Amino acid sequence: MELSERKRKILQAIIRNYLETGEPVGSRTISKYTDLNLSSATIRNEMADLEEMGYILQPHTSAGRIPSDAGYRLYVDAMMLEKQKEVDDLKVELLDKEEKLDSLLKQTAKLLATNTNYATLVSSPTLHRNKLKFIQLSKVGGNQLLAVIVAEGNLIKNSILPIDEEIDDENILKLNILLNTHLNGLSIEEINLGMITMMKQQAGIHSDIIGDVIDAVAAAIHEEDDLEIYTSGTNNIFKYPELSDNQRASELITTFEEKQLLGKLVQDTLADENNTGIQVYIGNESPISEMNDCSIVTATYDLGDGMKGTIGIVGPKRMDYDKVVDNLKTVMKQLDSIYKQ
Amino acid sequence: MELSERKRKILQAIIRNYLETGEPVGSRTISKYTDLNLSSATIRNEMADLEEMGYILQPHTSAGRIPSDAGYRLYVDAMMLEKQKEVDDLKVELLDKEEKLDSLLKQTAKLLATNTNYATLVSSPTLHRNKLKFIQLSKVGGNQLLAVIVAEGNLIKNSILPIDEEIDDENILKLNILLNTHLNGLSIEEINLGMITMMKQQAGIHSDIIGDVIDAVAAAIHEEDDLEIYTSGTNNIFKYPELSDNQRASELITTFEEKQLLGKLVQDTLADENNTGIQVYIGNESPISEMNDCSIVTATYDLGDGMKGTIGIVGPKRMDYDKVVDNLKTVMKQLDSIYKQ
DNA sequence: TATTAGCACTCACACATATCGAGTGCTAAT
DNA sequence: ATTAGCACTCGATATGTGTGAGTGCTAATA
Repeated sequence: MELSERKRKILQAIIRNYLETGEPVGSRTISKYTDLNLSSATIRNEMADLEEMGYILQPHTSAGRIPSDAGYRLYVDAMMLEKQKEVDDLKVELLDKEEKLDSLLKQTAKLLATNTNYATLVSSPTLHRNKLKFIQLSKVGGNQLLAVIVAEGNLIKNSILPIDEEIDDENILKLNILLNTHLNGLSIEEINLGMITMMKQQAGIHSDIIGDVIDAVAAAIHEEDDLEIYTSGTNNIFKYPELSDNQRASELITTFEEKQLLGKLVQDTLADENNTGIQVYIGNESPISEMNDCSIVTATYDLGDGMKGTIGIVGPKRMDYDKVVDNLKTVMKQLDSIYKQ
Repeated sequence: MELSERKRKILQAIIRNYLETGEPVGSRTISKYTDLNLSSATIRNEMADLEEMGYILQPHTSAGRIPSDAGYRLYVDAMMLEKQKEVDDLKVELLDKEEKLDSLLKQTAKLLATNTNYATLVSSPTLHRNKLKFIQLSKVGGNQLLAVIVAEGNLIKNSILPIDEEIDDENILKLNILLNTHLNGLSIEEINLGMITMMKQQAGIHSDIIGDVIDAVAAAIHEEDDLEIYTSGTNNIFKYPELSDNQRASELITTFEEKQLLGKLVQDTLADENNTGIQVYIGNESPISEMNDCSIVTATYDLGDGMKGTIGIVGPKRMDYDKVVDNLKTVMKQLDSIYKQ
C-alpha cells in the first residue's frame, strides 16, 4: 500500500498527540486536531490502513492507536531531515567553565537532565587514541615507583609499580629520558612489543630490574582504564508511567548504576563515524536490551586533541525528540566554545 | 510502666516475626510463636501496654501490630550487645585482591549488595588527614605545569597548573626540592598560610612566577577533592514494597545517584570516633532526611596509613540487622587481612 | 489476682456486578 | 470518496457483599 500524503499527516498527528498525552489517540481527536477537515469515520478508515502497514497499533480492541517503533522511526527521520537546515538557537542555560574536565561533564549531564526531564549519561574521553605527551617515573617509598603518564588533552594516568630491587636516582633519570624519547608523540595503540624490546636493548640489559620497570610501564599504559560514565536524572524515569512499574524501573536503575553496561552504547555511538553527530535508537534498535522500552538519543562530542566522548539521553519512546535534539545541539555548541578558549 | 521480662519477650517475638513477613503481627500468632504458653487474650493485653509505651503501633484499628522506631531501637541495641561477645565466622565469599583500591571498594559494595539484598555504599578514603609523601612538578607543554601530589597510603592527586610565564628546568628542580623538603611528612591540615609565605621567602622572591606556582600548589593540595562514593544494589529497594512506591523510590534513587548527599552520612560516621565500629540509624535517626523510611547500618574501615572510609547498608526498617552486622564484620575482617599482606 | 474464653465489633481486601464512555468496524446513504 | 449512524467491545470506575484476621472488653475461671 502507498503512504499517501494524507496518511502521512494523520500519522504525524497521531504521534504528536501521543507524545504529549501518552494516551492512545482516537479518530475523533484527529478529526479535530488536524486541518484536514475529515470526519472521524474517514480517519478511522485511514487508521485501519496505517495499522495494516505497521505504523500504529491498538493496545486493545476498543482503544485508540499508539505509534509503533516503525511509526516513530518515520517521524524521527523526517524530523532529523528538517533539523539539518535549521540552525536553532535554543535558550539553554550556559555551562560554567570548569577547570576540571570531569566536573564539566558531570555538569553537562545534570544540565541536560533537568532541561529535558529524561535520564542522561556522559562518558569521559579515553586516552586510547591520544598521543603520549609525557611520562615520568619517581621513587615513592623504598620499593615502589610512581609512573605518571600524560596524554594529549591532559589526560593523566597514575600507576604505582612495585619493584623488587632498589633503583638509584641516576637510573631513574636514565629511564625517564629513555621512555620519553622513544614514546612521546606515539598513540597508545602504536606502542607494541617491538617498541618495548627495542627500548630494553637500548637500556643495555645490564640489570633485570630496568627491564621489569619498562614492562610495568608498558602494562600501565595499556591497562584498560575503565571508561568513566557520569549519569544524572535517573529518577526522571518515574515521570513516565510506561517505564516506572517496578520490574522495568528496577532494570533501568540497575543499568544506570552498573555503568559498564552503558559502555556498549558509548562504543556503538563512537564507532559510527559517518553520522552527522546525532543518533536515535528507538525501542529494539537499542544496543542495550534492558532499554528496549526506551528511546535513546546520543551525540558524540569532540573537544579536540582526540578527546571524544558520548552524551546520551534516555527516555520513553514517546520522548520529545525535537526538544532533545535541540538541547543536545546547543550543549555541543557550548562545549565546543568552552574548549576553544 | 515497667518493661517486664515477659513484655520484652513478646516485643522481641513481634519484631522477629515482622522482620520476616513484613506484615502486621497479631496476638494469635505470638501466642503460638513463643514458648510462653499464653493465650491470645493475654497477649492482647500485653500488646496494648506495649503500644501505650510506644514500642509498637497499629497501622489501623483491626490490624496486628508493627514495631515503632523505638521498638526497633530496643531490639537493635540488645542485639548489638549480644554481638559484642560473639566472634561469628560467617561464610561470605572472599574479596579478591585487587591492585587498585577503587576496584577493591567497588567490589566490596557489590559483594555486600548481593549478599544482603540491600543497597550499599562505600566511600573512598580522603587524604585530608594523611601525610604528604611526595610532590613533583613537571612541565607539560609550554604554559602548563603538572603537579603530582602523593600522600601516605599512595593516594595520588594530579593537578594541571596554568602559568603565565615560562619557567626553566633549573627553577623547576629548585621548586621541587623546596616543596619536598618543607612539606613532606606534614598532613594537609598542617599546611597553612605561614608555611607558604615562609617557602616563598626562602625561594627568594626574585620572580613573581615562583610565588605564583607555590600558591597554585598549595591550592591544589587543599582543593576539596570530592569524596568518591561507590554504590551498588540500588535496585534492591524494589524488593521491599514499603520503599518502592514511586514517590519514595524516586527520592531514594536520586539520593544514591547524587552521591554528595551521601557525604553527610559518611562524615557523620567518621566523626563518631568512640564507636565499636558499627552504627545503626533507624528511621528518623538518619542524617539524611530522604532516608527516613529506611534503616542504615554503617561501619568505618581502616586500611592503615590514615586510609579510613565508610561502608553503609541501606534497607527498609525491617531489615535483617543480624545478617547485615555479620556481613559487615566479616567484610571488615577481610579488608583488614588484605591490607596486612 | 492473673489468665482466659467468648463475643461483638472493625476494617482492609478480595470479589462480583453494574455502569459508563471512549473508541472501534461496518453498512448504507450522500 | 466521504460521512452519518449504529451496534459492539472493553478498560476504567464505582458499588455492594462477604470474608477473615484482628481487636477490646467483659465475665468466668484457676
